[in-house]
Formats: sequence, C-alpha cells, structure tokens
Amino acid sequence: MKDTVNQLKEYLIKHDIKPSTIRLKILEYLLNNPIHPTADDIYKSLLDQMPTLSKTSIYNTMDLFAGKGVVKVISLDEKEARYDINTCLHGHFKCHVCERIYDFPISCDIQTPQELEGFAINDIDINFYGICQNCKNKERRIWKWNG
Amino acid sequence: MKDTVNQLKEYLIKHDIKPSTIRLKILEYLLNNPIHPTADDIYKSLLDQMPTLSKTSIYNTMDLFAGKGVVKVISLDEKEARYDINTCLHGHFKCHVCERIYDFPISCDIQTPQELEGFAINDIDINFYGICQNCKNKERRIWKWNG
DNA sequence: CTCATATTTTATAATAATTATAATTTTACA
DNA sequence: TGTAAAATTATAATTATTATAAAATATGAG
Repeated sequence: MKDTVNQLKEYLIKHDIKPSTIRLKILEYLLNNPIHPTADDIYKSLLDQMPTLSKTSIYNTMDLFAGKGVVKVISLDEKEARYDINTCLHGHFKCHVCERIYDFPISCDIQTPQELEGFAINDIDINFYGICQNCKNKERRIWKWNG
Repeated sequence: MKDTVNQLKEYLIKHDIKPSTIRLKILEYLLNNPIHPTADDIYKSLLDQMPTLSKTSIYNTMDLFAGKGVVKVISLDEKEARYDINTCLHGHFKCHVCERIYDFPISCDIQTPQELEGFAINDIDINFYGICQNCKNKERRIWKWNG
C-alpha cells in the first residue's frame, strides 16, 4: 500500500510535479480507471474519499498534468474534455450506443502527407466513431426478438 | 447571379432540404469560405446582409445541414464546433500559432485495426496539431532579427 | 385571392463546461 | 515557531449551446 503511494509520488516527481494528496489520488484514479474520464467523472469518483474536493481542483490538476505530459487531453464529438493517462500515440473509437471509448494501436509508419511538407507536427488525434461489437450483437438480438 | 441561386437551391433540394433565404445564404457562405467556420464566424459574416439574423438560426441550420450530410461537424482541441462543407474523408491540421486549419488528403487504404474487428465504423476524424510552414518561417525570421 | 395551417425564424431564457478571482488552508523551511 | 509560498476551495463570470415559446413567413385548400 505504502509502496504504491511511493511509486505514485515518484511518478509525479519524475514528471516535475510536486506530489500532494489530491494529485496522488487523481493519478491513482487515472491509472486504475483508464476509461478516458471527464473532469466530472473524476470529481464524482473522488468525492466520497475527499469530501472537501472542489471541481476547480480537478481542472487545475488536469491542466498541470496535461502541461507536464502526464495525461493527454482528448477531444471527441462531445463538449466535455476527456483525459487519457496513456500518452503514447494510439487511436480512439467511440461507440455512439454505449458511449464507451476503445483504444486501438496505430501503425507507426504514419508518413507526413505531402501537403504538410515543412509543417511541424506536434500531436496527432485519430478518432473513429460507430457501433462497437458488443452493441452490434445486442441490436442483432433485438431484431430477432422482434421477429 | 440568379443561376447561382438556382444551383444552390437545387443543391439543398437534392439533400432533402427546403430552400429558404437563410439556408441559401449560409450554404453560399460555406461554399465561398471553406475555412471550417464556427457558428459565430458564420453569424458575424452574414449579419450585415441579414440584420435580423439570430444565432439560434445558425445552430438550427447547421444541425439540419449536418443531419442531411451537407456539412460535417469537426471537433478540434477547442470548445466551439466547426463546420466543414467538404464531407469527403480528409484530415485536418491546426496551426496553434495562426489558428488556421489546413486540409490534407488521407490515403484511402485505411484498414480497420484488428482491435476493431466486428465494429461498425461510421466516421473517421484525423487531426494533426503543430505549426504550419508560414508560421515556422516567420519564427525563423524573428530569430534572425533578434540576433 | 384569402384564410388557416405548417414551417421557419427570432427573442429570450436555461444549461453546462470551463475559467477567473480572491479567500482560505496547507506546506515548507528559515 | 512564524512566515512566505504553494495548493485548494468557494464563488462568480464567461461562453457555447440548447430549450421554449412567440412572431414572421410560406403554403395550399377552398
């Protein structure tokens, strides 16, 4: 238990962030719940552990984390930002039925398109939208029931 | 002039949309300004032509257009939605210096990643972020000036 | 053509995510 | 142990968007 906390502390320090209770709790939450949570998801999940927690602290912490490269902010077709603890290049699939967000790997050989020759590319977002296999199976079952 | 209006009318009708003054003006604006405008961009640009125009009408029209496939809503790393009159698959590059958004083609041979086998993919967003050539050149010039 | 009805547009208010500001609490360390 | 800096919180402000209902416009039957 204490070891875990120390690992989390080191993780933050390595990223040039002073550890604090809130920051450790948020980091722990993100590592245990790699579901691309929104600020509100994080807030609601930590509220019973930390009853004085404020939403502003979540935003402050996430801004700090994003600036130090601990999380990547992801923008899907929704108005809330989401936070991804996995900052390595990968794609996201959002199912518009269950709203779940799936990760998928991206072949590393993305070559710069000719049109962007001379551009500096710092970041890449690849988002797919559709229906996941789970939800597709459910739909099929419903069709059967309805005849 | 009239011919153009008729072409615009037909374009809407073909997309199952009843033409109206507002809809035609917005469509015309989008075709003449393929700059991925926000609702506010469109509103401000049309306000002098149509002084009674309301922001709500822009949102209504864009929702209608998006539903009928006349525009694609694009979500970049900003809170406002943008609208793209080009609904064919292509990528976007946003320069974080000049904020301009560039289009670039995507090689058609995007194969479904194994992880998404059995998923229905309805839509793909590919967004790159960085500094465009223009702004990079300007930066270089500033370095020179500064010594 | 004219009235009734449906559609479109507008004005207004409500909502929700985020940011700004300043006050309070906690931490660090002289 | 006291003080300055940093972190956290409460509160209010901002902004994009949506909801609602009223007003304006278009449509179509008689």
